[in-house]
Order: sequence, then structure tokens, then C-alpha cells
Amino acid sequence: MGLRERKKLATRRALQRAAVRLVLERGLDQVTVDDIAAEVEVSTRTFFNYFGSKDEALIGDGPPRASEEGRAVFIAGGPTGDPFADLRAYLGSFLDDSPEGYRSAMADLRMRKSLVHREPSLVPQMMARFAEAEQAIAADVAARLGTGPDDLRPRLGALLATTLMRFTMQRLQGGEPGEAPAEPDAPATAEERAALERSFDETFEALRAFFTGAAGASPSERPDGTA
Amino acid sequence: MGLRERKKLATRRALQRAAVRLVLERGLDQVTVDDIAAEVEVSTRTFFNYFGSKDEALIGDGPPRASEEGRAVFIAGGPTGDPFADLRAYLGSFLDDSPEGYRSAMADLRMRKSLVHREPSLVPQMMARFAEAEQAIAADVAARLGTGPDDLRPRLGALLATTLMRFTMQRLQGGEPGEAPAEPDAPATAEERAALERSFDETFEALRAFFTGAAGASPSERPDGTA
DNA sequence: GCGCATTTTTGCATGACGTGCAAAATAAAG
DNA sequence: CTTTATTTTGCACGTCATGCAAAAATGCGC
Repeated sequence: MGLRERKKLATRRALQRAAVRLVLERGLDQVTVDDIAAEVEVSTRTFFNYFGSKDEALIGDGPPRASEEGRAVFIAGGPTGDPFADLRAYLGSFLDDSPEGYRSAMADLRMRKSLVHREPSLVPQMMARFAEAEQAIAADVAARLGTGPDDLRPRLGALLATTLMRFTMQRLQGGEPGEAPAEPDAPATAEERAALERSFDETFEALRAFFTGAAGASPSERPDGTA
Repeated sequence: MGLRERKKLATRRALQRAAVRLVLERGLDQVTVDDIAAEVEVSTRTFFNYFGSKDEALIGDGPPRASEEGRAVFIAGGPTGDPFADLRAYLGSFLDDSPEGYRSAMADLRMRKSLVHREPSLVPQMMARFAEAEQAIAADVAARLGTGPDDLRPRLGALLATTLMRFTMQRLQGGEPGEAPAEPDAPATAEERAALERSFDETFEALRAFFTGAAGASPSERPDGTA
């Protein structure tokens, strides 16, 4: 990679970092694009060469994708043959997609978590990113099933997958309301990743149970005795 | 209702209608707030007394809620006792919530459909509205189950419910890509509502089948014969 | 109808956002 | 070093959005 490209990437990252840091410190509307640009010692106009808007610099580069390996295995019908387990594995590979491995992915996650915690108005934009991912997932499910665009299942599966991702993030994020967000710059630990995967599995199982067991089980579980 | 309030409401609706009409005609960035205000013969400043942004005037007043009746029945454990069927009925009551009945709700739906068709950038904001509805649904599911905030099921159910709504809209909207959007001002027909409910039921069943039948059925259905 | 309190509309000033354009600066290639 | 391609920058411009105070409209008691 030439000096030119490296420099560009560095500037981009610097702008992103500065944007996030300043917004976490002062709040979204107490940070202007000029502030961010000044922080990186670059003109305001240059900021807009890199990002179309202030928000774009904050949201980052979209959600990760499944790793190439994860995709290939999933499309081929693996690793287990059970659609649920395989979808789960497929989604798990999202963590391995980012250039610097799962540490970078976790750091990104935490950054987003802190950001939405501070600025809930960013949620819609995050959601929009998920919607993009949805397209890609649907395509992979369709490839696995070998069906055309008229089959509902790929879209349904993709919808469920992103729903699941959203829910897992919600759970992680939710914690106790008001709980201090983790330090955005702390190193990502393996425990952290394990916790995420665990939460993901739990959600997955809950969802499965919700459907397979819902018809009979839920009403009888109602504690008010009116079932 | 006094003259004052009636006039305010009228202005609000006029601004919304003008905004939607102009944007459908010319596209989002070919319509300024000034244009909209001028159309209603009101100052630009007044526009911002009613709406916080141009988009807000377009998106409208958030998603409908379940009707009071629908909520009460659902929370009491009815109408059938089967969680799925009941959730479906609960969601169906969304159509009856709007002041002028389902016709108004359908017209709203169609308006949104046309808008999103013309301006996909509005999708995220629509989604955000659904997220609001999610809270309310989760609360109702929790009330029905009589459980506390630590139970995953209410949030899960709400998530699924909104997922379902999104998917149904996507299906209706999708139609054939490029298909001309319906006239936004055409009267809402009973057939239209029936079609929506049918689509909703189909999606509901597909989802149910997806889960209950997925583990065994899907792999064997794969047409490549590798199962 | 008339004056008075309240609410709504309006104009004006202000700051930030975002884009197009052309000139200056910088890197790459010969 | 010269030439070429890319990137940065400054500037002008239009739009978005908010705060504030004056003006207009409304509702109400008389």
C-alpha cells in the first residue's frame, strides 16, 4: 500500500476517533464538524471529503459481515446441517471478520454501545446498518437453500438473524440502566467475547423455546392461576 | 374542541399533506421547508413550531398502537389462549386504533409505502418508530405473563412482533420492484385490508413453520441432494 | 361590541450542516 | 526535475434549525 493510501486511511481513522471521543465527552450537539476537523488538524472541507455527515463519522463503516470462511461453510450446508445451529455459527463468524480479529470487533461493539448510551438519537442509523446486513444474509440463506427470490425463507431467516443480533446487543447494552458504560479504550478481553457468545446462545435458545414450546407451555406458566 | 385547537390540527395536517405531496412529486431534496410552508401559506418559522425537522413532517405521528380493546383482551390471556394466535390478534387491532378507523390506517400505510418507495433514505426513521412501538408491546406481553422485567419473553415477543410487522410491510411494499405505487389518495378498500391481513397471516404461519419444522425439514428440502 | 389575557404566528438574527468549484499543495511516475 | 494524478483547502452558497421578541389572532368576561 502506497504512502498515499496509508495516509488517507490514517486520516479517516483519526477523524472517526476524534468524533467519537469528543461526542462522548461533550454530547452530540456540543460538537461541531469544525471541532472534529480542528482536532485532527485538517480543514472542515476535508472532513466532508471523508464522511457525508457528522453522524456518518460516528456510526462507522457499517456492520461486519460474516467471514468468507463462515459464509462458505454455511452455504455448503454446514457445519452441522441443523439450520439453527448453522445460522448461529454463521453469525458467530461476524466477530472474526474485522481486519484485526475479534479484538477490533469487540472494541467496535463497545464503542457503539457507549455512543448509543450517550446519544440515543443515533439508534436509527445503527438500525439502518443492520438492514444492509440483512440483504447479505438473505442472499446467503437463499444460496444455501438453492431457492429463488420468491421463497420467503431466506428473507425470513435474515430477518430473524438481525433480530437476534439486535436483541443480543440490547441485552448486553441494557445491563442495568444507568450502569456506567465500559471504558471505550480498554483492551478487549477473551472473557468479554465469551460473555457475548454466551448471551448470544441464550438468546438463540430462548427464541427457539419461544416457538417450539410456546403453544402449550406459556399459558400454564402464568402465575395468576387463570390459565 | 375550541376553534384554536381545531385550527392548529388543521394546520398540522395541511403541512403534513403538503410535505408528502411535494416530496412525492419532486423528491426529498428538491423540496425545501420554505416550499412546504409556502404551500400552506404559513411562515417557515411556523413550520418549525409544528415539526422539529422536515423528515418529521413526512414520517407522521408514529406507528399506531393496539386498540384499547385489543390490549385488554390480550392482557387477560385471550382471545384463544394460544400465544401466537393471540399475538396475531393483538397486532391486528393496530389497524383499528386510528381515529377514523381502518380506512385512515390503510391510507397512512399507503402513504408511507409511496414515500419509502420514492425516498429510501426515510426507512431508518420509520424503523425507529417501530422501535418505540416495541416498548409498548413488550409491556403488554409482560402484563399478560405477569412477569417482571427480568423475563426475556416479553422483550423477545415484542421483538418478534415488530419483526413481523416489518416483514409484512416489506412484502406488501416489495411487490414487484419498480411496480408503480398506488395512488396515495385513492380510497381504502375493504379488499385492501383483507389483503394485508392475509399477508400477515401467511407471514405468521411461515414464521411458525420456520421454527417448528426447521430442524428436520429444511435440510431434506435442499434440492442439491447433499442432505 | 370592547378591552384584556393567553396563545399562536411571524420576522430577524444566528450558527451549523453540506455541496460545488477551482486553486494550491502533495505524492507518484518518468 | 518535470509532469501527472490525487488530495487538500478556501470560498461561496443554500438549506436546516433554534432563540427571541414583536405582532397578530383567539377566547373570555363584561
